[in-house]
Parts: sequence; structure tokens; C-alpha cells
Amino acid sequence: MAPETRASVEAATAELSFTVNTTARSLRTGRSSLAALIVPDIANPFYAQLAATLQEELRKRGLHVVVCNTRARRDEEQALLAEAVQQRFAGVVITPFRLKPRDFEPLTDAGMPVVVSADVSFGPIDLVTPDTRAATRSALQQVAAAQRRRIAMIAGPRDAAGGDPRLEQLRSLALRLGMALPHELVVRGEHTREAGATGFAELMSRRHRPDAVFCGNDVIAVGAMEKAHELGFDIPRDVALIGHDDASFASLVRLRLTTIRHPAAEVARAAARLLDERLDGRKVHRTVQVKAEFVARSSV
Amino acid sequence: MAPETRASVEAATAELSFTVNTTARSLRTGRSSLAALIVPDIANPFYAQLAATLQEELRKRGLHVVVCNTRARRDEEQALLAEAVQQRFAGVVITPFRLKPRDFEPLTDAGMPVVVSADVSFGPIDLVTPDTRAATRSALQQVAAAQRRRIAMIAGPRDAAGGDPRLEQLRSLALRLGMALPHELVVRGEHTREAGATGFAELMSRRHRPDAVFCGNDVIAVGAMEKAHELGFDIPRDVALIGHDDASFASLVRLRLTTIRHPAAEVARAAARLLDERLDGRKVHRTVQVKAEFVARSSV
DNA sequence: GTGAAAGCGCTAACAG
DNA sequence: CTGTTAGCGCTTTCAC
Repeated sequence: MAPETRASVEAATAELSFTVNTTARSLRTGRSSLAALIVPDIANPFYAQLAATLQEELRKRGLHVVVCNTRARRDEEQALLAEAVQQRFAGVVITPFRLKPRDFEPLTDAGMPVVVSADVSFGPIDLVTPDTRAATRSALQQVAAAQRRRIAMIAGPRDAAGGDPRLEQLRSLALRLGMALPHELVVRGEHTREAGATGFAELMSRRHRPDAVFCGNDVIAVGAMEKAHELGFDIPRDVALIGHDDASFASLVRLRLTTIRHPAAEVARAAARLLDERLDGRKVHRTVQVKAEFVARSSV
Repeated sequence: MAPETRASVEAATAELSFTVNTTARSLRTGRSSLAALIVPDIANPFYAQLAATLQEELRKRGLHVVVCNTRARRDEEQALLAEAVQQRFAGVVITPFRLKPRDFEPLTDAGMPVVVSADVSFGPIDLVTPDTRAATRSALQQVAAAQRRRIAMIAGPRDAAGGDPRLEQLRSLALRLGMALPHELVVRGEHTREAGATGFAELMSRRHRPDAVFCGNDVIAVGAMEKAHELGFDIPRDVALIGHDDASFASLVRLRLTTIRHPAAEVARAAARLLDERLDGRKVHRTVQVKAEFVARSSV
């Protein structure tokens, strides 16, 4: 290209503060620079880490990541998949929770690249899946070595798509190692701290208590931990606790951190409100102050 | 609308599996249904919670959230702001780290709604900011009540935009309460666990050790905590530790959780690679297995 | 090398 | 209430 042409174009670009309109580009080329990440709960540090790394990787290809939370609800999962087609996203990475293989057909029919991250397959679709067998066996062996024989699990909900492979695997491996995972020591709930707390309390109220509790993920495990403390159980002396995922917090903290609370949820709500008002036509700028709070815990 | 017309349209819609092309819609209307959230580190649970709530709130208005990580780097912050204009996003919510007020001018000139979430103002722009004064005072009072007088801080980097309001506030309140925050007890680093660990080690190697350490955020505090354990310091007996933000993990764990590690970063990399290959034309589906790992910590 | 023109799929405006 | 049309800003193609 002639250097003078280039210079004149660049001058005009700066003058008019021109930037390409990627919407028009996408319409013309049929290619969007956005990929969707659809997960049950982006506030779960496991998914947050997933989002961070995915974002970094896809950036190399010029793709941005749209993060979508389903709160593990089937209707939201479906709505988000439909939206991905409408938006002509470049691709979708999803951890389905209550979706069925059929739900993906519109996407694959439309030729949209889809990658599923899950313990089990969701049909003829790209899959990233963990091989947890050896790890679960190691966990059981360590439990057995500590003379623990009564295994329990706080598992995910009964209606999750693909069943509960973590539970099934634990059951079959426990059997093989001569340990019991009796039906009354399997409790179920959502992947939340509340479910973990409730489940743990329930398990420890059994006539024959478990001496090791496996959890469907680390969020459940943390709920169980908190309840254990509340009920005066010592972990691991009274009962062993094993999570799933190694979400960042799992290794982190040895005691409760005293802190100055900056309320993220409140901040987000305020930001959303400000954006809303702008979209509704507000012209002058506003400031919202949210109140920080000193939270005294055991590190002081 | 005539019910028969409606029926015929819906039949055709289903027949051809038609969905609106939101790209074309955006081009025509000039309105995008995407808002950007630009933060230093989405893997930091504080920002993950922010993203989750923002997403939920904006969803009510039909907006999706594009999550962008800057890794606290000024060049990435600038690139992302420029990208927001190009993409004609409906709005931007950002926690700037090394940006200057001038960097926002192209956005405001283009009429794009921008909300800043930060401790200090970044010019004539909507702002969500925490009021940490009373909380910091409470923290200092509790520290003083425990007969601690030598305060330290592991602060953020020196070149952060807007200085370090958390440090300034701590210094001025400490002074007012008759406590010392001597210069040699202020160390600086990025908002990472590594910086927290390094900073803590440095502080405890001082001739006159601090008896209370404040941290710029909870990620730093966790790094400090780990280093304290490694060096054999007991918290809070030997030294008090105070964080900032109350990121979800801050209150959670009383001991190190044994878990089965599901490597989120590896999963993300695999998913990105699969997406890549699809975009490059691969037609058959593939499965990637990542290895889970049993991580024995103190809960078993 | 540069210039002109068509058309991506939609919405908004207007005519019937 | 329905049908027609222009044009959003870009990329691609083809002619110069």
C-alpha cells in the first residue's frame, strides 16, 4: 500500500475517531468474535478459574468470552443455548447440568461448535471430561488406611442429567475395596453450601455415623465443614471429609480470615442500576457508595 | 394479529428452524445486547461474585455480560476499552487498575455508558465506591484492644492508578488512634498470593516485627497466611492479619480440605483447543480426558 | 495499486 | 393489519 495513502487514512481515522464496527463486520462475514461459556455458577471458584483460563486462551484467537450462569436450572440452560444460536456466537463451551443430549441438536444442526465439559458424554459432541478413577481409588485407600470403613456421600441432585457419575464411581470402587457405602449414607442436594450443611447434619444424625464423607464438589464440602464446626465435630478426627474439584479455596485457608468486607453483590447491583439509568437516558454522572464492613473472625 | 397468520408464521419458523440474527438486529438498531465487565482477575472470587450478580441483574434488561480480564496490565485495559467501542457494547462496568481518567474519554465521547467500580474517582464517570472508613477504624480499634501497636501493610503496587487509598486511609486512621504505621512496615506488590507470601516474609524479617498486618486484598492475605504457616507463625497469636473484600473464601475454611482435583485450567485449555479445531474445520467430535488427582490435605 | 457496487438480515417508516 | 422498501457499515468481488 502506498505510504501516503496509509498516512492519510490514519490521519482521517484519528480525526474522526473512527473505529471499525464489529457488528457490521460480523453481519457481513457471518463470523462473530464472541464465544459463550455457560456454567451453573460463575461464583464457584472452580468455574471462575475455568472462565479465566478459557478467556486467556481464546483471546489468542481474537475471541471474547460471554459468561452465562444457569444456576443449574434447565430452563435457563435451554434459553442460553437458544440465545447462543441467535447471537451467532463463534462457539459454546458448556457444563450442562440438567440438559439432555437432544437439547444440543439445534446447535449442532446450525453448525455451531460446541464443547461440553462434564463427567459424562452428552451425545456426539466435543467433550472434556475428567478421569477421576485413580484419584477416587487413592482417596478410598487413604480412608481405609486410617481404619475408616463407613463411607458416606453428599451427592448432587437426583435429576441431574447423566445421573451422578461421582457417586456411582465411589460406590463401585468402595465395594471393590471392601468398604460400605450404604444407601442410608447417601444424601442428595444442590451444589451449594446450604446443601452441604444440611446433608452433613443429616448424615451425623444417623444411628451409625459415617467415618468418612465424600462430597459432590468443594462447595458442598465447605458447607459440610462449617456445619461440622457448628456441631462440634472435629475434622478429620471424628470424620474425614473429601471434596471434588480443588476449587481455589480448598487449599487456601487455615483459619477464618478477618477482613474488611467490600460487598461484591451490592457493587454489582449498583453498577447494574447505573448502567440502566444511562440506557434510560441519564446524562450526568453519579456516584454510589456502598458500605464496607469490618468482619472480625479468627485471624485477629 | 390474526391468529392464523401467527400460526402460519410459527409453523414456518419451526420448519426452517429460524432464529433472529441478533447481529443484524444490532447493526440496524445500533443497540447491542452485550455489556462488558472488565476486571483485573476474574479468578479472584471477589470479581467472580461481582460477575455473577452483575450478570443476573443485567439479564433482567436482556443484556449479556462479556467478561474481560486485564491481569492488572495497562495495555490490556486499554485494548479492552478500545474493543468495547468497536463492539458497540451497550455499556461497560470496569475496575480500572492502571488506567488514567483520560483513557475513558473515547468511550464517553462515543456516548457509551461506563460505570467504574473503584476506591477513587476516575473522572466524570459513574462510580461505585466503598466507604471503608468506619470499617477500617473498627479493625484498628480491635487491633489496639489486643494491645497491638505496630501496624504493617502489604499494599498494592506503587504505580496503581489513584494511588493506594486503602493504605492512605489506614495510615491516617492509625495516626489518629496513636498507632504506628512506619514506612519500613509497608511493603508493596501485585494483588497475588505470591506477593502476599513474599511481603509477609519480608515484614517478619524486620528487626522490629509488626504485630498486625493489613493486606490490600484477600488474595494477598491468603498468601500471607500460607507463608505464616510455613514459617511457623501462629495467627492471630503471633501476628494479627486483616484482609480486604471478604472474597468468598475468607470466611469459609477452617482447615485444608482434602479433595479430588478437577483441573479447571487444563479443562479450559482443552476446551479452547477443541473450539479452535472446530473453527479450523474439524467435522467429527472428539473427547479429551484430563486427569483428576487426589490431593491429600488435612481434612482426612 | 484504487474505486465502485452488491448484499449480509434486520428494523423502521410508510403505503396500501 | 399487512406488504414494501431503504439502509445500518462492513467485506468481497470485479473492474479499472
